[in-house]
Amino acid sequence: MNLKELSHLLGISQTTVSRALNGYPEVSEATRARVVAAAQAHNYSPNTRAQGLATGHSRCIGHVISVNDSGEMVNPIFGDFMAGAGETYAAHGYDMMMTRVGAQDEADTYRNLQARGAVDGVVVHAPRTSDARLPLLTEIGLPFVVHGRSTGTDLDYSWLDVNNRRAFQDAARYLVSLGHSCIGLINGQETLDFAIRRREGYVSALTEAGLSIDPALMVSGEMTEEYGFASASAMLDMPDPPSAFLVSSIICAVGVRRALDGRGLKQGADVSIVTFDDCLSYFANGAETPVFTAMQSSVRAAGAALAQMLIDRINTPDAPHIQTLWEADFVIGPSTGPYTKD
Amino acid sequence: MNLKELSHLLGISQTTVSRALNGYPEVSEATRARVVAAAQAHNYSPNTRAQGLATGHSRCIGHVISVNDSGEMVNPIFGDFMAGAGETYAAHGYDMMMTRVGAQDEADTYRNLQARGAVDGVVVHAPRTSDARLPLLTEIGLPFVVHGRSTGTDLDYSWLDVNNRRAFQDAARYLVSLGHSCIGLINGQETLDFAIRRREGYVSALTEAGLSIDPALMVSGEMTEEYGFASASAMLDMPDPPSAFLVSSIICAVGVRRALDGRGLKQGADVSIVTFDDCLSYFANGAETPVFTAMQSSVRAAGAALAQMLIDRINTPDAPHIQTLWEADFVIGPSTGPYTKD
DNA sequence: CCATCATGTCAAAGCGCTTTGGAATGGCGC
DNA sequence: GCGCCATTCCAAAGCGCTTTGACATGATGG
Repeated sequence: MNLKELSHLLGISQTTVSRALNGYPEVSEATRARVVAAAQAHNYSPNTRAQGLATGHSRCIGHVISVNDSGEMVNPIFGDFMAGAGETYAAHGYDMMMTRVGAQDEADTYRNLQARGAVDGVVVHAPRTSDARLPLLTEIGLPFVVHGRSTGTDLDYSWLDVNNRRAFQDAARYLVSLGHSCIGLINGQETLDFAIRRREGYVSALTEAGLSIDPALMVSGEMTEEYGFASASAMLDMPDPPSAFLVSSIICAVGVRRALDGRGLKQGADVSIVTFDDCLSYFANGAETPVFTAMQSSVRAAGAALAQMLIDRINTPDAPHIQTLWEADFVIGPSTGPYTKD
Repeated sequence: MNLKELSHLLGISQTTVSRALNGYPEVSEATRARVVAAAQAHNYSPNTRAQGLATGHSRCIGHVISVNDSGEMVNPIFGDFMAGAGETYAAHGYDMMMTRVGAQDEADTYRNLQARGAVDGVVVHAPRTSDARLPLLTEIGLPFVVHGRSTGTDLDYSWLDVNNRRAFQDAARYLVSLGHSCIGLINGQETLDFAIRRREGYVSALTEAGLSIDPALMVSGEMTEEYGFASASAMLDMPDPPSAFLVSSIICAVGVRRALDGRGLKQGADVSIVTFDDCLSYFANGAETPVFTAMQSSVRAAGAALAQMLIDRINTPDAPHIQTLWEADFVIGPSTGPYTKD
């Protein structure tokens, strides 16, 4: 069923049918009702491609997922982010497109997306320092919003980020206040902007407490469970093992916990763990009571908010850019406790 | 840059440019080379919507993610599945579209997708028994493949599934062979076909060993970490607690492990765990040596294979349907051991 | 009673591409 | 020199929609 058929069926011109369905005021309410009923009855929806051709918009948002250098990792937060964004898109009649790409083809992919007119805008994921995507997208004129931020650019752009520096600073201060002086940092990949900020927060808290910064206690990597396990294991086997860990993801934290278990160490008593928690739906930090002491911020909510920001940008491209900084919630769970070895 | 501009620029007709780029033989190689070079130089890619309008294909695959009844859960395997599928799509020049939908609007969403011509085909995720989507899609003529299977339909359709029944039967047999007679099943939602098959495998292994089936030892639910923890905790607090668990997801298994830890029980020694492992990239079952004894099958590989199946179906709609059954690998890790309480 | 105007409707152009049905061009044999 | 193919190219139609500009219609005011 297409417009022509439907209009023939109703004995009305295509113009009127189109206007009736798109809510234009030039159509009488009686006609509109007839048209809408007929459309529903015959399961008519305007052809997306034809509509897009005519309007010049695709009503589709792109998400380019760059496969990490380290191989074939899928960011665990991805599903929840998309769920949040998807809600917003659905509410505004936008489709959501995903493209997976190797890091070397990143620029081409964005160029292509825009040349083909496949999307009206994109969400930039996992920004790096001085991320090349921001000038690129600005240059080719593809609207975008950034999940996170990119230090080292003087471009004006829209972003939404969690105050990672503050979160890790506060968490480290908390551990210091419990008497810990040897704290391991199990960070995300420090090619990514957020991870750098987290380390800064950690370093600054330790520095202000007069503690020394030991490079051996700071690791950076893909935030898998195995990475958490391996990193924590290595640190715990050092001559002066840390009595606490600051961890970048709850998935890593599970690995850290496994490392403790393997050594008969009790978390909270022998070794403390504070983790960042993205509030993943399938890996909630406990139900009513938290499992880990954590800095938490819902990645799903971030997805929803960023989608809204992007749609707004597309609708009013000349509006000023919006920068949003969310503070993480700090919740205290049983995974932390006072330093006890003295 | 569009076709018209590019052809003017080259002093050639649009037809020839289009044919040159699409590899038609009517164009001399010299002309083709010129055209390709110019297209590259000016970053020309045919407009997706116009191309789609003209050809009648969208070169886009839809993934409809039904939000579970239980609320707002995102299936953790989703990211890895999409990563696998995305690889295949990219290789064939297909885009990948995602739609998130509440269970009640499912049928409308598929109908709409096809009426709008938004996608050339869809992947059906998380099939239920007698899943209504299969007759619906067949009726409206939207090509599809199923990740899993749906019992209770006499339709002929293409699917790829893991032999869940066999995997759980084998796993249960293995536990029985270790001397376990009281085995808890922490299953996925039994509205879903795969979970039913898993239970069947479990039941059949216990039955053939002459063990009784205790409904209190079988639970079904969304496979979160918390669910694994809560379910295992409840069973361990029973008067006759199980000495082993069969778990439907590695994420649940982490929750089960947490329940053991909380009770001072040693996994493998006091209580055994066997889990299904979808080989999630960020939650691998250990690096060289497994963490859990597990039945494993890569959901990412499934995504890649299903994407290929769907593309093939779209290209040759009259080809016979393909049914693929993968066997899970059984790996033995430290999470299982002989029954010791006697 | 005519000019004016709001209202509801329509025909046709155009969005950027593919593809059909010709039409030039040049090489070849006779 | 002529007819005949291959080769190479093109003009124009069509995909299904939106939107412009124009046109009936009936109501209104002078």
